[in-house]
Amino acid sequence: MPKRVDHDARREEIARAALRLCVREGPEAVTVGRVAVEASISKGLVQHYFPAKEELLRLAATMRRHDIESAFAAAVRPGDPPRTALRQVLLALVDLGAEQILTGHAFLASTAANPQLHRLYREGLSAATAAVARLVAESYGPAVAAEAEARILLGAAGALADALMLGETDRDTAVATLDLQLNRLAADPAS
Amino acid sequence: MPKRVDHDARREEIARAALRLCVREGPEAVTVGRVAVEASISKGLVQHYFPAKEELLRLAATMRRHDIESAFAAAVRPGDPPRTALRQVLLALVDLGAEQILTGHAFLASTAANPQLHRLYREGLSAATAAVARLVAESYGPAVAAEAEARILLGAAGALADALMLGETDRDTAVATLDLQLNRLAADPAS
DNA sequence: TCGTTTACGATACGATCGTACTGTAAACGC
DNA sequence: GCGTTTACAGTACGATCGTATCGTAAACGA
Repeated sequence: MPKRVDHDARREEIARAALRLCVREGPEAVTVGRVAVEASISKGLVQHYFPAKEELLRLAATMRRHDIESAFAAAVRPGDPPRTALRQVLLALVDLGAEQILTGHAFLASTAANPQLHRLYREGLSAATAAVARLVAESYGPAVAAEAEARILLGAAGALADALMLGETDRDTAVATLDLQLNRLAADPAS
Repeated sequence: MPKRVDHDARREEIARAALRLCVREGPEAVTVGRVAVEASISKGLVQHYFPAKEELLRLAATMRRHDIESAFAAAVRPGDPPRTALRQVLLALVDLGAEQILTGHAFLASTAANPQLHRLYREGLSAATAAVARLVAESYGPAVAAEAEARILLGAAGALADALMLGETDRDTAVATLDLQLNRLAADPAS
């Protein structure tokens, strides 16, 4: 019963298998053959959907970015005041989970050797920074340096996510640390 | 003239070749054969010094950690007051350079699949956090949550280093962002 | 001085890599 | 109904992987 499948959906399934493999067995385990096994299909079928391995990686990286952006979007509810939205977005980053974090680092490690990945990662980071900066500006007014604060917040939240993943911290402590920084911004800017 | 070489130094040379390769051509390019070419020696000689590839990676990761810790140590001068030392250490992180950053991310991406790397990375992060926390405590007194502030500072500095490497920011802006956070701590703690 | 050790090159080997190329069967357009 | 298209499996192939093994030559301990 061929021709009945959703081409794009099938590609995403395969790319997700690659991402799972990257997390569970490390980036160097992501080979066409093992992706096929992980996806429970034949090696030839992987080729059918991805003529070259690089396309697989590209889709996987693109999906990972979309996953993270979706997590951010899902964290805020339409009516939320900006400070709530800001906190929810940063909490979503802290709560991303090992799979998102690890594959993110894996792709980042290849950005110097792969211009396509470089652009994808750079754009994702840029968009996230801009979005958080906008929330910062809405939350604390024009007196604060929105982009600088956004980079600090995103960096702190990312580091907390890493520490959480590595077992260096528990979630309550991570949330408390994040709130420490957020409350400081709320306390009032000196200038 | 064999037997005249410094065994450990030779191992480090080879491991450095592996690190260069990881940065320039991506983590998946780090194979025994290509490391040999990068180090301008024979493939057999790489085996002579590293019976298994995993030992090569382990030494490379260990060296990378030591490199970073050395950069931190070199950033502070014996007589520096704690606030200066703290800033210098964080600046050293911002200025690490693409090679240290990228290989760091590459190793982090493998921590879930490699318990040895996991332990190494975890210990390195733990030591860095503790050291920065100590500087924070010395700088701002016992009223501040030293470890939490250290994680925020390290996360922010690391994110700035990433942004710098990706070309998202320039160094002056990164330093200004770091100082924004440091000055806020200095301004005074509310409690 | 002679056997052991060590540095190094070279080659070989089975496995696996990414990719190319089949074959087959089912759904579609005409 | 029939040819084209598409989903899929299987196989083949040259390259390269990590590792094992051998050869050689020079310094060492005895």
